[in-house]
Amino acid sequence: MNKNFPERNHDHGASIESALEQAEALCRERGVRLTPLRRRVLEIIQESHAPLGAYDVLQRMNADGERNAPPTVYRALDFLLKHGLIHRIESQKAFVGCAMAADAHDALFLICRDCGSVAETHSQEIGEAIEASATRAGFLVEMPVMEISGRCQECHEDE
Amino acid sequence: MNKNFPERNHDHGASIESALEQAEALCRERGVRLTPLRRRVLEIIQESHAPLGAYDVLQRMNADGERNAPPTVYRALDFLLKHGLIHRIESQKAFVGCAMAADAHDALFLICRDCGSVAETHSQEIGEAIEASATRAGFLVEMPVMEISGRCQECHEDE
DNA sequence: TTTCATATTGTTATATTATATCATTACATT
DNA sequence: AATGTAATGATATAATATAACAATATGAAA
Repeated sequence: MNKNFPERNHDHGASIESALEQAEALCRERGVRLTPLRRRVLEIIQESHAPLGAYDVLQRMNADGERNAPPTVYRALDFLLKHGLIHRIESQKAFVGCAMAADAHDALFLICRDCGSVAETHSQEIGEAIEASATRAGFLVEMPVMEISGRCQECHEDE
Repeated sequence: MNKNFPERNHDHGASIESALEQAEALCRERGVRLTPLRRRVLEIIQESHAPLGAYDVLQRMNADGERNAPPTVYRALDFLLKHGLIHRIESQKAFVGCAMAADAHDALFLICRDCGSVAETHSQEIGEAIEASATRAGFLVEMPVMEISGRCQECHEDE
């Protein structure tokens, strides 16, 4: 776990700050409140390259002796999910920050089974292909979840 | 739940039998054992149009007074998953029979949030688009999970 | 057939993930 | 300040999943 894919040595600290600012702006715009608690949860998730489970987040929140309970975390996660600020990786029961908070669509997650890293990519082509396939079946798309399990470059190079 | 999408009035009984026969053939071919227990689990899943949770399967197994425990079911599910005889719908923590047991690839699940039905479609186009997008990121695809949440024809027609 | 290695199933206990429910506090508007 | 709503706190428990070890069945080799 945790070989820091996909962007191994980027300035993570700075990108978190900017992501948090974006989140604040987005919430202000929508007239919803990014409370300290929600902000803290978002920050914890952004800080981690690998996806975090709800109880991982909880542990980090309580590292300083606080006594937050599961519902507190789950409520914050629900809020962040609802506003597209994080994604849930279903196959891992875990959460990652969203790379493009504005429109949460066409997101494709590449999940490395070796190092556990998750890369988020966006492909219009895939979005359209899915839309087409769904429409053909009379289906109205609302929330595509695309999770691709495999091996990231680093991990399948090392062989 | 359970409006029987996508194939409302097809001969379900017959298709189950044929699916079970196919499964037996496939296991024989691969030299693995579709034991009575595993076969029973597969049958239970095939019988249901909607996805079943592990404990739903367990309940049905024990309906006649048997005392199977969770590990029994999970082990059978693991076997069936491994051999592509069922799929796990991650976003629902539930299992469905696989429409094309031979090659479990390029499966796209259309999950209706109204009636809970799951339609499985296969699109080479999507498979290729994903492969392309992943390759661009240096990623080696092993297991694509595509789950599209939305509304099936029946459910969005009734408006 | 007997023996052996391995695969499968049984059993108990427990870990992990997630929610229901109700009490309390903070916030925004009048 | 008074009121309605949103957010958080706290306790309990539901739902999902696995660990660990014992017992049994199966198939291959001696």
